[in-house]
Amino acid sequence: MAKEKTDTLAIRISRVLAERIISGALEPGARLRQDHVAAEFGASHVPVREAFQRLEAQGLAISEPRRGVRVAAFDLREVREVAEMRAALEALALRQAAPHLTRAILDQAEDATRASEKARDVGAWEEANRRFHRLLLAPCAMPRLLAAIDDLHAASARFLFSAWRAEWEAPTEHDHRAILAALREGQTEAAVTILARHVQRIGRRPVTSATGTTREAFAIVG
Amino acid sequence: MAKEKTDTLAIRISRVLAERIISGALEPGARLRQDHVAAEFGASHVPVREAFQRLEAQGLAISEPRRGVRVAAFDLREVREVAEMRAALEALALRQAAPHLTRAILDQAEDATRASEKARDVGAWEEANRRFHRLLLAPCAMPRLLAAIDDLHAASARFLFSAWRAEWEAPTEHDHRAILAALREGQTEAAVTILARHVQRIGRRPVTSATGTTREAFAIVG
DNA sequence: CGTGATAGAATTATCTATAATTTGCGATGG
DNA sequence: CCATCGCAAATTATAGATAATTCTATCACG
Repeated sequence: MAKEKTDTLAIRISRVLAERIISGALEPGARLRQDHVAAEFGASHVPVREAFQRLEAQGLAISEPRRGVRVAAFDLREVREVAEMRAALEALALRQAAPHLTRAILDQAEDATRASEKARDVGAWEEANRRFHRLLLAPCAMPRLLAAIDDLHAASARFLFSAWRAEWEAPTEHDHRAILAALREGQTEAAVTILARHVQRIGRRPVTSATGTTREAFAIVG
Repeated sequence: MAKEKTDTLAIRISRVLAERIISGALEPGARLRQDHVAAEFGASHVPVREAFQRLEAQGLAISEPRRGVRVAAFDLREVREVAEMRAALEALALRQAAPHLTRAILDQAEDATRASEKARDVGAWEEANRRFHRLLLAPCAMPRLLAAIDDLHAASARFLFSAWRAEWEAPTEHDHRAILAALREGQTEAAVTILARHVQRIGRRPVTSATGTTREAFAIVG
């Protein structure tokens, strides 16, 4: 997470901008002007351009040739598209990873679940949730697949932050526990099915918090 | 397909380099040196750097932070990873596209199938095969998903060209016809299943041509 | 008087040219 | 024979020049 000295300037800039887009500090449709960003970072505009390209590859920005680059707009349809893609790819990853899951990994995943239930803000929850998914999927040893899933997680996080910027109450993670239980019993396909449905719920249906208040028509799942 | 005037220089360079990587003219692991490429195109190295980044986003090249960029190595494991990802994502796309498929589209897809069976070289076959898949999947109207599938197709094509550079004989497309038949009868799930298996076969098992000679241990499917 | 088009100016993206680090390799000395 | 220093090549960053687009203001025409 720390900005390593070995990273190129473009990479560091793109990370900062990505955070801003995900957190909502930069709103959808906002123009990213290279000179301004360059001035802010005390850099030249060439590394800024490369940072923009990285954002575009992640799907966080879109650039029209010679007309500049804007923060990618994302509506409910986009959210659902990302959810469906995550469901398809995470199911594949879990299926491949399952044979390599050890007891230790499952225990760590359980820790992550507990952490996400204790999270007091969206950022903490997102991090714990991400850790859970990554722990279970990483052993598939398919780097391209994992990279694609990471980008989709970023897009999902963006949606999360837009829905709950201030008030936040952690949900109880039934699905996570069910997935872990199935994996512990060696029922891979059951776990895969739960995971797929779990992820697909993003942006699908309303959810009521523990206090009984109904939130926006979005689901808090990851 | 023509180089449009509106495209940026970096985009045009990346297209040319992508073709070379896919066709095998640039071998896996080969170093891409920005000065040399810049000299070849009579350009400076900044647009070349941006072209490299695009290639990296497509998975055709990998760059190590201050050590240059190389053509992505791809072994059989990588090919299978791409095949699995394509199967998962194309299945999703077809499922979403099915309700919007018209008679006209299916007819065009059948034309594409015939064209691929008549193809006299790998390039022609690849193009026809790509057209078939794109026709059936595009109506899902999920731009991010389609872009991801396109990149995976490029990686697949790369593998195809590496296996059959010179001699080539078009296979008969049983799977394509079975998919079309199922779709015409409204049996979406059956079509999805065939498509998924069809794509997964890439890099999986040997194939014998019409002349009876056994090719390398790869399958010609797409 | 209002609407539309056009020319010019300002802004912005793109490209070139040049300078500054950094890596890798080779030679030299211990 | 190994380690360290130094040189060469390549990547990364900066600054300046070029080209394209957008905005604005003026003028013609209805």
